[in-house]
Amino acid sequence: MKYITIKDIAKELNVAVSTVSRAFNDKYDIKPETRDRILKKAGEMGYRPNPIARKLVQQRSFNIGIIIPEFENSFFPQVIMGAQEILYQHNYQVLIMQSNESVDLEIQNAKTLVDNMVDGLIISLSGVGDNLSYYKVLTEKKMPLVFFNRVPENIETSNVVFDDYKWAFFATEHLIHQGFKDILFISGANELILSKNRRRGYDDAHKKHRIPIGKKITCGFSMQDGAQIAKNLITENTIPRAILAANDACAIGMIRVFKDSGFKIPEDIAIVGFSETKMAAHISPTLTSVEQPTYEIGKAAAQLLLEQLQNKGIHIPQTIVLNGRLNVRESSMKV
Amino acid sequence: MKYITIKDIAKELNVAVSTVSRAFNDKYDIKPETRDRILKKAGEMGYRPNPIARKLVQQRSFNIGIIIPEFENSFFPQVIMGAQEILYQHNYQVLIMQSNESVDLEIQNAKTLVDNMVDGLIISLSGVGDNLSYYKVLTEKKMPLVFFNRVPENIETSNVVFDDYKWAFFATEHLIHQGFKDILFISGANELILSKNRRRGYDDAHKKHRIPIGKKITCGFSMQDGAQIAKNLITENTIPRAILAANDACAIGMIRVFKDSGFKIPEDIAIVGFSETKMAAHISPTLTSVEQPTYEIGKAAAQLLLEQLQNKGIHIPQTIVLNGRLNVRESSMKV
DNA sequence: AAAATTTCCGAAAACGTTTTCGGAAACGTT
DNA sequence: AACGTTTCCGAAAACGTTTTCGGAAATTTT
Repeated sequence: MKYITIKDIAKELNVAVSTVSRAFNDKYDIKPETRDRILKKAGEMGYRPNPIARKLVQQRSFNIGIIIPEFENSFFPQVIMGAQEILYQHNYQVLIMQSNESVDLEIQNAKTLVDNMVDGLIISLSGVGDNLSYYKVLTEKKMPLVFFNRVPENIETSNVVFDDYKWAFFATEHLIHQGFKDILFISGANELILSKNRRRGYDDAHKKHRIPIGKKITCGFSMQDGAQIAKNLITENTIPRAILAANDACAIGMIRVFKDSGFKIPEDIAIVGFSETKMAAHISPTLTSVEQPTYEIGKAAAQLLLEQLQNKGIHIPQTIVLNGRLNVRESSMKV
Repeated sequence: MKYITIKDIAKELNVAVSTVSRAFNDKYDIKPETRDRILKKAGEMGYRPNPIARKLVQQRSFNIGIIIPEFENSFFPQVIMGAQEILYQHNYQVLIMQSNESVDLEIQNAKTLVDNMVDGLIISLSGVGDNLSYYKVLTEKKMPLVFFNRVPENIETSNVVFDDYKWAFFATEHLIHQGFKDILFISGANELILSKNRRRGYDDAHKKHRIPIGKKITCGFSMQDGAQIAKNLITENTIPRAILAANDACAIGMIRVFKDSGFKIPEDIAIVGFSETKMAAHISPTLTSVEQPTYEIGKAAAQLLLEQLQNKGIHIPQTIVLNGRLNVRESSMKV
């Protein structure tokens, strides 16, 4: 690929490269007339500024990196769309990388993006490990950082989270109201704050209604993970009356296994998902699920990042807690 | 952010920057001993090469751009994972951009990636318009390009496609075998080759079985698009006995509307999806769908791109046609 | 009309690398 | 011991921009 450069234009018009540069950046020491002449010529020649060179000299890129654990569920893509909307408005480009639920790959992704001089990073953790110490280094170096959904503890930076405590509480209470007492709790990875918060919500709902707290199992966020847990439950013959699942994918995986084994949902086992996906309203039975405002999460994260980018010096870490709602459907109804 | 550079290391060790550079690139005119000394020091200082600077001088980036129309359906994410697997093995990083089904945004994305000196581009079209002429320019400039799934006509470059003709034929034939004669065909945007191929497959299946060819409707690839079409059919009272949908999302959107209006699937209306999503096996009724080898599509696209990158000079456009299969489930069964 | 100010632009350095060229030092050959 | 090779490394140019500095030209002020 042969790229047309500022030099080509300069030569063509017999001006200095600095003048051409000025024409594009519209700093105010160029005669409007020459600016137009240059812009016109540049247009004719099909010139496009080289962002690589610009990054090198300006030490900034107008790029924002977004790192997500996976994008097979529509949750993260939707968050990204929200973030993009805001960032595009402020002339930032968005580079997306996915870590495939691997902490190592996540670190690698983060480093790649930093090497490429992104101006800031929006991250959802794939897990908890070495990555945190790297993020600490980054915050010390004043790299603007915003976490969302799966956020770290003990790092002084901005977060966008869902009120997992509250909605786990409500979801559990909903099941209790339906008359179910033996409720199994399926949580995501234990180190994640969101898991801890949901656990508290689950526990507190039991306490409020004076019901002995049920069993808890740790599980991943995929359909396969859910299916595996369901199989285990069946072989161990420890099937609960109701289940609060880690997310919709997990719930759906469980439902399939249960149905295949002849159990009826919700007659034999009631189930509630989390982070409502599009599937929830379409599967059979329709799935009760806690809905998260995905788009808003992305927007909020982008806005927090923009704030950090604007007040370069001082940055007061903020945590935005977003609200959700419980969509009650067939899968959790008393019969 | 303060970055540690090659100069810092050079100063620290009293060597020239070129020597440090050599240590990293392991061109063979450096003494192993000094190389190790430099590498050790660099490690201690936490140095990481700046890819921006490298890109500028080498005029290549070891980055590959992938442009997709959307990523709410898991189809494109899966393709990306396949491509990533291959590209990572060859030390390429992957930059993902999504066009939100907009041709304009797609062009913008492509230009951004080109400006950022990606070494090649893997693209699925959001539509057909000005983008094609830009891609023609790119091929003339020898930018390695591979299209997949939604590919352009009349551009001399490599493609990875699904055998849409064959599988639309089989899907239609399946419906005919079930005894349905009045089969509605829902196609994606008309300009897309895949739509044309599927149309031919649909037509030929009718011809083979001497059945008059049914009605065709053009539709988008989203759940909403499907829902809208279904509503129209109901108000116009032109409901067919069977439907071959543009994709699973579209099919699911239709099914919901039909069910809400009291129709039974498949008793009243049979339906077949396309590009099997994870939902197909979990919705009610389970959805018959043509399964595409998403992961393989990504891998194949990556491999075609690597070939172009390796034989820089000559490039013989190739088209890889991948095979699929029809997963027959409840939604298309005769009762 | 001279002086002071402003407007505009060119030259050159800088960003962090790679790469080419040449030369010093070390080695091998006669 | 003189020469030819090879090994290793430093100096400097290059990539395409932005930015600083200074100065010429144009304009305003006296």
